[in-house]
Amino acid sequence: MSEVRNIDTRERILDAAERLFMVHGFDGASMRQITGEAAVNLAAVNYHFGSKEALMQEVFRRRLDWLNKERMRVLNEMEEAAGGKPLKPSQIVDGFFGTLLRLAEDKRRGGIVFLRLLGRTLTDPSDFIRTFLADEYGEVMDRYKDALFKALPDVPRAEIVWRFHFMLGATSYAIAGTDALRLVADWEIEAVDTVDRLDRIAPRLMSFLLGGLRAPLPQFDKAEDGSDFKAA
Amino acid sequence: MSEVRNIDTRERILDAAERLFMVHGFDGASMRQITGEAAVNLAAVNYHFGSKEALMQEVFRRRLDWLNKERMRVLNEMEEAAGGKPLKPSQIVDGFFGTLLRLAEDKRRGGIVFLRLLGRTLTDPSDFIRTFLADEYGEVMDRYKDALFKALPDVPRAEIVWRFHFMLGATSYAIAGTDALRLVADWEIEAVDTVDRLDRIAPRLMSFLLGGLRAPLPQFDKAEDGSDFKAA
DNA sequence: CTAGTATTAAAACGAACGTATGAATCACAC
DNA sequence: GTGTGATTCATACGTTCGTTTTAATACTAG
Repeated sequence: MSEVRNIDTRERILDAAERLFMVHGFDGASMRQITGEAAVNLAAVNYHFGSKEALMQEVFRRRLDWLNKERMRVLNEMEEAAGGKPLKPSQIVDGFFGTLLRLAEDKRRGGIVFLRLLGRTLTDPSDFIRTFLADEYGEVMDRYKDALFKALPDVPRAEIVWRFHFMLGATSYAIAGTDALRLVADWEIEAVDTVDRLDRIAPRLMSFLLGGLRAPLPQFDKAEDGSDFKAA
Repeated sequence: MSEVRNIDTRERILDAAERLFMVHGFDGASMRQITGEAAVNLAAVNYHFGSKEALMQEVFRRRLDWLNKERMRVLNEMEEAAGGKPLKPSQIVDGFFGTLLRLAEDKRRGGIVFLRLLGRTLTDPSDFIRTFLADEYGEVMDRYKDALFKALPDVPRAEIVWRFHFMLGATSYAIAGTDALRLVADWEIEAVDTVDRLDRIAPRLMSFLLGGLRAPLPQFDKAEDGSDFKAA
């Protein structure tokens, strides 16, 4: 069995697909674009991966496998060091989102290209990829969620889950969008499109996320179980 | 000139397009689906709007015209009442994001369907729609940005712009995603898919946004001008 | 009622899509 | 060197896409 050729081909396809899915989305990036950029035959994708959907899944698996293992490793390490005591919210947020953002500088693991693809995909609820991500993410999410529950015992659990969701949104949007960014920026921010863009965002984003996570609870009507409250 | 017929047709097309763009995205929703759901002839879209892209723009213009005027009105009113003094950040955030979220209950103006379409589109940077939104949003953004500058004179302007961006992201994601939501929820949150979903989110989201906006600044290396700082 | 315009309708166009096929080419074991 | 399985290649298939065309119909002004 020839090892060298097909591995090269697979990697080239994955790289091209990653970039083109990031720029044009899943539907918008065609097989002919992808195989063209990868300089392989059109049929190579179906031969090596089976279908376009399977290719997309492999693009994610290649990166998320490492990312989620790293998140697990970091969390385990922190909890071990804490010796049973609750972690600080800032530690947990850094373990989850900081680990993600640090990917931006690690080109060997996809760098900013994969990060932007991930951000974009999280808001684009295509059925097959949503199912795939839920499977891929479920365990890690549960662990970090539990860590937050312990770290913030006074905050209703439902509230924490919502805020996790908001943090995910702010992060997705921030990393997805040089383009959407210009909507609100365009002024004031100089050199947003330089390569080190995310280096400059990351600390600001982390501050924002922590501020949101620790914000005062919304005003409730009855109890604090999150079941009913007054609209602002 | 016949008034009744074409207006009915146009509105039916816009309603169907709004819903289908929300569910499947711009590329994913086909003209045949749209005209089928609207119960009009396939050629009607090109006759009344010119093209699929022009239809998308009209879908947005129909709703954003009112929304942005309302945002302007609210801001003007608040600033008049303040008589030259800076507004409170919570007022500004409510004027911009609260006005948006209150759309969810106003079915006459698109309701949650348009809201979710907007959230989804903001993360999907298709060239023509990004340009269109930038034009449609520019003025309102400038006004609210200036209000925040006055309200937070000690915070570097670049920092405020970034945080505005993060707030947009958290909001887009929150309103776009029953589906992506399940990624982090799935547990704990009961009945997320009920109609009143956004009523329950809105106050929580507003608290989160304000917390993020008022979070401590990230740690800088040199000055506080936002030009250089240490990564977390 | 009639002329003229606005709208709807049915059908077809060319282009692009993801996928499948079968032959050609390659690498390697024997 | 020859045979065998893995990979690459050119090509074509069947669909679906957005748009256009041409004719029929509805409506209004005079």
